[in-house]
Amino acid sequence: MEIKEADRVVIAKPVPSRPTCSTFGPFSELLAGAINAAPPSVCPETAVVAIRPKTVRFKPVVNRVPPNQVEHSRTAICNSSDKASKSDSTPPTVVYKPLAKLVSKATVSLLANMGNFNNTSRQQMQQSVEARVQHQSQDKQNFRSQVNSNLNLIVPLRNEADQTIESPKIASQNLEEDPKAVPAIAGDRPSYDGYNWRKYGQKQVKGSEYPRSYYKCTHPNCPVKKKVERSFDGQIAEIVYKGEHNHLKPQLPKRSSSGTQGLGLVSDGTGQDANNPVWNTNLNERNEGSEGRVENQNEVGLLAHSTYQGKAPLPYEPIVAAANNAVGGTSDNSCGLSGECDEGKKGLDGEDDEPRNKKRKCENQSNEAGISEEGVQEPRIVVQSSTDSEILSDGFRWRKYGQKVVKGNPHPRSYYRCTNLKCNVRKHVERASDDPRAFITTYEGKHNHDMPLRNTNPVATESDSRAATGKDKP
DNA sequence: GGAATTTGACCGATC
DNA sequence: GGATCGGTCAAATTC
Repeated sequence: MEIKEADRVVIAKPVPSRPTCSTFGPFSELLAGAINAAPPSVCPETAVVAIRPKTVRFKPVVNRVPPNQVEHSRTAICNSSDKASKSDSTPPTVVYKPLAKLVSKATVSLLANMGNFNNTSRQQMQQSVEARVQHQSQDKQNFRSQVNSNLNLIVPLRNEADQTIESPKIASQNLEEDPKAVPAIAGDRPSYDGYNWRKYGQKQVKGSEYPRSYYKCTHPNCPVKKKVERSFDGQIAEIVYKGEHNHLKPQLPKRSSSGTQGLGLVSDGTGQDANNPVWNTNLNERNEGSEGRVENQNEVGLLAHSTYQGKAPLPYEPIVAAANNAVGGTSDNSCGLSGECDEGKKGLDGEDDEPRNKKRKCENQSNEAGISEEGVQEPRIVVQSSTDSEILSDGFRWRKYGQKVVKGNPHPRSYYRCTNLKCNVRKHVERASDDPRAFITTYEGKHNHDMPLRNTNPVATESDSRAATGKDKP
């Protein structure tokens, strides 16, 4: 299998920017090697030639891999992430989050058993929940674990609250458990936000561990952009959306029948996949009502680890935002408000995406979304400072107003202020330099107001959130 | 040959 | 006013 893996990674090509060492194994190994030790001596050229953080384009070897192999590959990947999560999950420093209280362990277990997540995710989820219970009073914060947990929790919660929304669960389940339902295994996976994205830049930003990729929505005149930070093994570390889509999510192609070779039609860039019946069903059904719902379901339910922070009209915790978006449809969904749905739908047949779909079905491995499914890793909490996003933690509402890398800590520090107008309390949150999994929160000042009322329902609607924040407008 | 991606350079904002 | 940084552009590269 490793041989297959090696083949899959097109490393034998004498392309300068790519490693030519034939001994490279799976990414997980590469990553582990990169982290733990110097490159193996069997590949001296890598020691000489600096390998730039260049995205490797994978060949669509997925198609050539037999299903059982695929399963193996996926397992390997899962294992790698599992390893990571396991190594990462040792006593996770979890922050107390009021939101978490809303979910009982039993609920999590129950929902986990419903197949919403793969085993790894379930374990992570349960571990996180357990950890949360154990560490509720800890000062150190681990947003990643937190978000991971909360994202995982919110979906089921939402499903509980809104029984009409269940496709993410199903989709996720099928995606995870039925290889045949996975259109593009390992590489050819859809962008679960359902939009088409074109990458227009990549940069290593200061304070970020991973290179940040910049994507634009390919829909004409759509201003939406997103930033994706991806870890070296391709797992998404962070996604930040910016702007609102002025169109509906591209409808999945009606040409699913043309899909051959099992994979069939594939996604475009970050690729909504047309071939996945579940995906199709999910999208098509949901598109009828609220696109935002669909999208965010996908974001939260399928991706389960990306954080949606569009031009969120409502300030609240991102996680809650994701859930709320999923329910109420906000952020990047202007359809519900603007009545552009019909018009948008007209353009949803994916016409302009067809070529891309054809082309990119071979290239999706480096794509953000594709990996996202398997890259079930802790997402970084994302707050778009430019959009007045707020987060709610420790019972108060906070608005991020800055981020900076401070001396002595390679990790950026995020600055928040209490959203209460009369309150001057600020805090900053940063990862512990000695333990990146841990977050340290430092408060400045004292709240001169009560803890804001919070919805006990984590899937609160927009109006609920507004009521809670006392803000009607951003 | 066309389209997407890569990546160095440029620009504007901020400090 | 200069330095730094994030975001974007666009030519080169890659498929």
